[in-house]
Amino acid sequence: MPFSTILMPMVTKLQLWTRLEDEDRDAVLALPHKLRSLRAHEYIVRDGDEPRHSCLILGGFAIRHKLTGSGGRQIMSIHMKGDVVDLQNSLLRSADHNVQTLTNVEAAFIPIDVIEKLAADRPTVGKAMWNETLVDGAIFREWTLNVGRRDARTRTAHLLCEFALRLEVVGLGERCHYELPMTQEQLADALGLTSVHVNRTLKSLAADGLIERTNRSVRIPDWKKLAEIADFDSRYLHLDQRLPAAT
Amino acid sequence: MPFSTILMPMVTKLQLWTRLEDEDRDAVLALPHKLRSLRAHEYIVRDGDEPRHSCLILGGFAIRHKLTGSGGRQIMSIHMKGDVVDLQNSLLRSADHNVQTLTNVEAAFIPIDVIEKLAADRPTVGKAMWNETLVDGAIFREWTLNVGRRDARTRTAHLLCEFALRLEVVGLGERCHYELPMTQEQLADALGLTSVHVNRTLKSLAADGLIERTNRSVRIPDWKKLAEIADFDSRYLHLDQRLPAAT
DNA sequence: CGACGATTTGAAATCAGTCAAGAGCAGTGG
DNA sequence: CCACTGCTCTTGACTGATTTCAAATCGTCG
Repeated sequence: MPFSTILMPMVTKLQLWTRLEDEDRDAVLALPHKLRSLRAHEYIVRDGDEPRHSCLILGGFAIRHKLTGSGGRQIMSIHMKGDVVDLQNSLLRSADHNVQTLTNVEAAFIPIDVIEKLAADRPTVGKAMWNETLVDGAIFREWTLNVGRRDARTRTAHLLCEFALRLEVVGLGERCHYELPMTQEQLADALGLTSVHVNRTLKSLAADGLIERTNRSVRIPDWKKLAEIADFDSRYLHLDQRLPAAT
Repeated sequence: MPFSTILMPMVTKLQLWTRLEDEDRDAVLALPHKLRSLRAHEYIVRDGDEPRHSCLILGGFAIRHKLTGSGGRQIMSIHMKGDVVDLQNSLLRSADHNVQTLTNVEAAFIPIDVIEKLAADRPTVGKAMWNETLVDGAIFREWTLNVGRRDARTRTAHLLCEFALRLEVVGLGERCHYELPMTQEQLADALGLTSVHVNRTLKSLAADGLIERTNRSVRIPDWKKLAEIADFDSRYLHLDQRLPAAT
């Protein structure tokens, strides 16, 4: 293998949606990049920036969020190992949202023009990256539905289900037992609720035996039951047959 | 000009974000397609379908929406002349949301494999289409923020501002005077509110002189004032310098 | 031990939803 | 030309989910 495999998480992620030839894979692995360690709560991109690099997460968690004029924060998505987290901002030239670390993060920064050239030279890779941004879009849509039309209980349960599957896919947890990477206040900002209400809602889910939690760890005793009250249907994650019976 | 110009609205839209060479433009215009007239409220794609065609809107309005298990509906976006409205669904193979006409619609249906081939053969066009889906994503994010973190009044005003600019860009209205293509119930589903509350909110905006309305027509006497109380910043539409001082 | 952030809890306030009914308006058919 | 039908819009009174405000407890890390 002629190249470093540091960027392998990106290849793995791309291969979730598109089969890559060896040369395509090698071309991705050969992308020039700078490695950086970021501490928790650092901004990667700020709304209004004109980023020249895209940021591939190798370890840790990051979020994308926007702020209202009155200071309200809405978290739009969570990102983890293998996600290229500001492809959207950098391809559109001008960032329309913030990207911020949640935990300490190991990341590779790749110049955006190199990514654009790769997409043009290797249509298969371009298609795979396009697909990744489309799946991001699908997740945004589900979040909009979640925030707009589900009550606090359903909404919270739904988020817990999404985490379960997404962590499972990248091997950072099991579907029925994982570590929540967020505080209740951050959950609130992802759910469009207040942290107080998130707290009460989590307690109510626990009281009904739908989840068990100690600290940040979540255990789901009966996946099907939780998925049902969460109104959760994993199709929007577009994981296809990659997961056993996800509901 | 060797080709029909029926697909010109698509070229115009793509050129909002990317400059196209003549050959690229001609390649788009030469796309094989079937024209269809759709009546109001017809489904173009249903959640769960596996569409083989993408649908370019030539006239009229369409929406994308998702339903909760309990029947709640969230409208995710509105589409008009020049929008390729189910690129997302068709490229991902399996539709994760519904696409439905709002009014009578004239549309061109283009086979998805032809679109994929075009994107691969002509990277510039591929990039332009990718960009279009990225801007869609940017609009989803803003809607999530809108629904999750803004109160009913701000939220409603924000939507009115977005419509104003988007209709202006495609030449279907003026920024300060346009025809709303939706009923109040549909507005409610876009805003995550009830139609009763939308009604009261519109009345309250009108009472404060921020909008004037007769039937579906909206007039905005003072754009800056409305944009301000709407917490509206048009950057997320990524229209760049294409609009005079949009705020 | 002390400090700081995160979680938990209670009580009061409020924004938006629900239910229900009437008014306006356009299209249809007699 | 008019009554009828079916939407959409409007309005009022009441309800309720979620927020707000405030304070106590917990946990972890230096």
